[in-house]
Amino acid sequence: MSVTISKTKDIPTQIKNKELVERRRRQIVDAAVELFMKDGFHKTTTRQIAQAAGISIGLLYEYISTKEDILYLVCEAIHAEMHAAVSVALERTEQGIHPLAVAIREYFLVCHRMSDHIVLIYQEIHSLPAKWRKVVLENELKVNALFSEVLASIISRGELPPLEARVLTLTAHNISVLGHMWAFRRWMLSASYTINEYIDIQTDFILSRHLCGGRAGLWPYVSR
Amino acid sequence: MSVTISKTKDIPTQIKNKELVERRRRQIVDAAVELFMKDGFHKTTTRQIAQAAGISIGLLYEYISTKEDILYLVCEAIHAEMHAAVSVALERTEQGIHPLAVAIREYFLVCHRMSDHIVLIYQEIHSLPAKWRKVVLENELKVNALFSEVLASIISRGELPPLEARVLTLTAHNISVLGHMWAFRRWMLSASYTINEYIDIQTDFILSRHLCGGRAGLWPYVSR
DNA sequence: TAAATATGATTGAGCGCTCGCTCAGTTTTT
DNA sequence: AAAAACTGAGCGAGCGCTCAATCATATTTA
Repeated sequence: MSVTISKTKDIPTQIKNKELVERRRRQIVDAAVELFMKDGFHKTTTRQIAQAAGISIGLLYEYISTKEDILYLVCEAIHAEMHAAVSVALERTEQGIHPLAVAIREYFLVCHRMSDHIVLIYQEIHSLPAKWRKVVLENELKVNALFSEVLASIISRGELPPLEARVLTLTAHNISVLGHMWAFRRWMLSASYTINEYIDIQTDFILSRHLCGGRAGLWPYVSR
Repeated sequence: MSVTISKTKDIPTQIKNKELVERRRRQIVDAAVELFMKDGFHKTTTRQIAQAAGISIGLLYEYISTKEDILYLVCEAIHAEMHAAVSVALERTEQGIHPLAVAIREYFLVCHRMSDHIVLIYQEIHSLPAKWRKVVLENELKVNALFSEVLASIISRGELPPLEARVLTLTAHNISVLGHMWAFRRWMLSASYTINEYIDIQTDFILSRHLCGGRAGLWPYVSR
């Protein structure tokens, strides 16, 4: 799966031609994504990346300055693609019988398509320098925010009962993570469920929380 | 947090004395867990591990034969501790107002205590040789199975309405992963929620699925 | 009982190799 | 002919792992 780079990056380069930087970095990122998914960040050598990108190691280091730079570019590119895909997907929430069900379906399908990329980020984020790790994690939150907005919008249209803000936020996290779960447990889940079955069951799981009037009325369940 | 080794391992050693192997390997694993959590597997050197364990590198290699062996021992130890803790925790499901709520609470508290270990496994499992990765992933499934059993038992006692087998299995996965979510999003979630608040909201989320009579009756939500 | 011997545990200097990165030099573009 | 883009041989640091030597303790011998 090819991956797009969002903006001119804060990573320095020796090359003057901006478009060239854009093009070469896309080559580098596309090559690196494949290799990282196959062997992981640490087992992949810069020489391999350069070769797969079709340039020399010397030239590679004109476009980045450390190997970690490449990982950062990769994470950014993946998040850009995730964010774009989810944004597009969530615009369709007007169709269908229940808008939240549509949102979940579209989002889960994005997770399905990009599952290798999602797993890659889970696995390699700790190899990033702390400064960039923070940036990548905050990007993750932006995808989450998309969900919070959709939830809020659905509620404001009266199609879901109101929720406390913190319950709403956590619901967004849950949807987000249950999507990721398909990615990193796919090797096991896909033996028992197709992606559509998975979506159906999980949609039921998430929606019933809201469609039967909030709390089940047994609160608190446990005395502490 | 100290970690226990379950059984005599299938990893070869040059040392004859069995108890010594057990003791030394515990030293090695304890040291490695700390270092791996701090710096990750690849950035940690075998020399560091030996030093932290209080032995020489030479001796280290009398007890294991590759660096990956150490990671395998670490993963096994963590899973043994998780499995033990969850088993103990799930035995208390007779108390409380709703047994599933108790199970969720106890399990989430285990995830809370062991969150660094859980994150470690998510991050480093791909550094294991394929053969052992499979073993570790299957151990993960065993924890899941504990949950399926508890669910089935609660249902058989009539305290939850019956579920299709595959819905039940997926519910076990969901509980399991929502526990993990606290571990790998703790840096962010703990700013808004205490572990108890998290447990309360998530319990509500999970239980309402079952306490309002299964499907919300709007099926299917989307026409395909 | 003391010395001699054998066995297992332990040490750490160092080998061999890999990999990130550089830079002197070449080719291409303007 | 100057600037920009590009090449790849090679440097040097670091790492996993080994092995000859040493130490500790049990066992045998005199």
